[in-house]
Amino acid sequence: MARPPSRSSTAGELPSRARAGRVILTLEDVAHAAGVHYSTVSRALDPAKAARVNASTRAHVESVARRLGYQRDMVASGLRRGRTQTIAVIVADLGNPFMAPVLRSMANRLEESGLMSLISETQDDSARLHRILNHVISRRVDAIITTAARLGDGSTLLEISRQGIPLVLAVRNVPSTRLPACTDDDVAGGRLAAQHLLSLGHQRVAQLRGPADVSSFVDRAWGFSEAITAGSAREFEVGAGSPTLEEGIRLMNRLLDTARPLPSAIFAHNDLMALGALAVMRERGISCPEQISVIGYNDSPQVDRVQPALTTVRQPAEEIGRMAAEMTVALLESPRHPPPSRSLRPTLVVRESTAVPLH
Amino acid sequence: MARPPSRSSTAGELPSRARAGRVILTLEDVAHAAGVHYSTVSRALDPAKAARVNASTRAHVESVARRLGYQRDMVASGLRRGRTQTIAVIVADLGNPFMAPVLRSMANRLEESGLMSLISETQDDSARLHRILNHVISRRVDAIITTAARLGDGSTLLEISRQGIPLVLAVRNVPSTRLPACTDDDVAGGRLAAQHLLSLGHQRVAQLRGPADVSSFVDRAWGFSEAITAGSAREFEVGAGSPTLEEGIRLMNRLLDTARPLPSAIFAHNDLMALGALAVMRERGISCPEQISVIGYNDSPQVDRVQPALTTVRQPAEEIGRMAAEMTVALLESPRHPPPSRSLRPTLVVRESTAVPLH
DNA sequence: GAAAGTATGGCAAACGTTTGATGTCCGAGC
DNA sequence: GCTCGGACATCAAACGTTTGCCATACTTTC
Repeated sequence: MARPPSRSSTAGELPSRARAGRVILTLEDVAHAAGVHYSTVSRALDPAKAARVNASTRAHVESVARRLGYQRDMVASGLRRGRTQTIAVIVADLGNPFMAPVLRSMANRLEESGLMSLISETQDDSARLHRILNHVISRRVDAIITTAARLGDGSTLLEISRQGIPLVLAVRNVPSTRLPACTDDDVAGGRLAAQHLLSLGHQRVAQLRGPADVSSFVDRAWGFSEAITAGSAREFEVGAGSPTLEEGIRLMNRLLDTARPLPSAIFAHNDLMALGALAVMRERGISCPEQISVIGYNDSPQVDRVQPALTTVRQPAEEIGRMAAEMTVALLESPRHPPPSRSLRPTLVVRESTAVPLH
Repeated sequence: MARPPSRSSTAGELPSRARAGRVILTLEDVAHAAGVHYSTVSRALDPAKAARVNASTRAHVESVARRLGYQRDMVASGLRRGRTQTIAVIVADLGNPFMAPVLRSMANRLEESGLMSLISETQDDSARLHRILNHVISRRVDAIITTAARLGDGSTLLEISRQGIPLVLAVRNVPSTRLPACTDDDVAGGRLAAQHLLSLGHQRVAQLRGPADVSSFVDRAWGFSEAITAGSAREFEVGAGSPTLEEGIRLMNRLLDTARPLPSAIFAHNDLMALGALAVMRERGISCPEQISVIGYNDSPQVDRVQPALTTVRQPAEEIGRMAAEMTVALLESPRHPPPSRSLRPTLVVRESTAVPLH
């Protein structure tokens, strides 16, 4: 299997090139060692092009490459191909335990297609979202998945999509954009929560609402209110806030300070807010579920560990993540035919924080 | 401010080029619109090189670039410069709530230096770690920060470092490598936990240990055992497991099944394991802290919300993240002088899950 | 007013890959 | 014996930046 030595155009004596202090092997080095032209190496190492090179040459090149420890430079490859094999994943809050399973299943699915995820966090700040979008676009990511979209971000997102960058929404939708989205059916989720409370006999309820410019919370509020009205119970208004523990505390305090008579049940728009409400109640000596029932949303990891264990609406987190990744892959394969949006069914998880009202 | 039109070498009629279905503006396009050479545009837009171009030209170019919406292609820039402005951040478990503040402060600090973080998760699996390392290296990240290092990964990490890729350890150290690391002082942390239990009067204790090949857990175990022995209390052995809720449950069950008499206090190597222990105790009708005290580690978000609120050792999460980022930046600036490792002081946070033993 | 700087902008060669176009070699078919 | 076609390998031109080196033109200095 002796091969004629190649005379590569500018090859020096050194087997490789040092750059920015680090040793970098190039196709040229492998080609030199294997005695073939570097374009042959490129083809031999690319599964899609492997047919264009003789099987024995290919085996030889592969073994040489492995021996030398060659690794293709994805930056150069990205420049040439116009594809970086990277998907930007933009989330609102990394501290929200609900995101972990979403991100994990998403990353796993993307990895199956040879894609890597570039995760960043907006901290639910639109300015930050803008910065991040510019950043990842200038990094030429192949697509963007965001779980941080607010309704007000519609025009920004549409413009990006119009630039030809595949964009998929997950968890939070922005219906006006008609972008492919994979979410939980939040209207149904709100309704589930309401029906559970109604069936227990609650007549006075309130919501701790998430931001009014995020689809999930709007939908939850809508589904809930609608069902509550249909059940002819009374709903107290207490306003909206960020979906964080702190805001849950603030809203719950305000509710307890202003609503008379007190509602007998609370629907918190996510588990963090529900935990905030529970903390306030404990502090004020109000018992849950005896005096006030609390129901959360997301079934985040560990909310079954708190006292009382939280009744909550479960979103299929893994499925949302996997599905969003799936849709992204589909969009990359045929950009002309965006996959249809999916909205997955939530389920009710009854634990200890909801019960029949006292009176 | 009229400028002579440039005759760019190969400029077509089109103001820009479409690629992979997306419109991409290049330096050439901006140069054409501004009537200068594209190398001038490059310099005008690079703050470091801006001195080499006339102030008015620069202003003009900048305004044209802004008007056109030009964004530098970081892929091409990365190829040419050999720097991608990207730092790989490798964590073991995204679901560990402790990581969120670490990652956030790290990302914020990196952003200050114009760097972006590429986050991935090993799920505490060494094979996966290898895959991820190869991935990010072939993406030519400028440096790697990992919080997922196991003691057995030493040689892999050293080899990467020897390839000239700046590598910083955070949270978990691998002392044999002498790589720059930013961790919590886990020996001190273990000691704090032990001394707290001793001071309450506990004489029979046990640890729910994390993996024996992770520095943090080895150190915690060591600091704890040493102090316990010095206090001449008795320690039960129950083995080690992954630092997850599930393993906490498994170990706690085993402990309760085998240890006689039962220990009066448990030191769980992280909060998730502590939560697992609490769950087992609730299930078995063992009260905390009355019958058994439990102390955790990390002071993860929300462990003050569980019942009973968890006594724990607090690691300065934000500081670890920020400091690790800081060290990385320093390492990038002067690769010859790696910054010294730092180990930050943990503090004890006493809540409700520890108390004086019954007898 | 010539020589010697000093700004400023243009030129062109990289960076490492991918890939269409172009060989070259060989066997088969007439 | 010549052509044709197939199988491989090589050539060379991109991809969009950055940047050392020149070529101007404009200032300054004696």
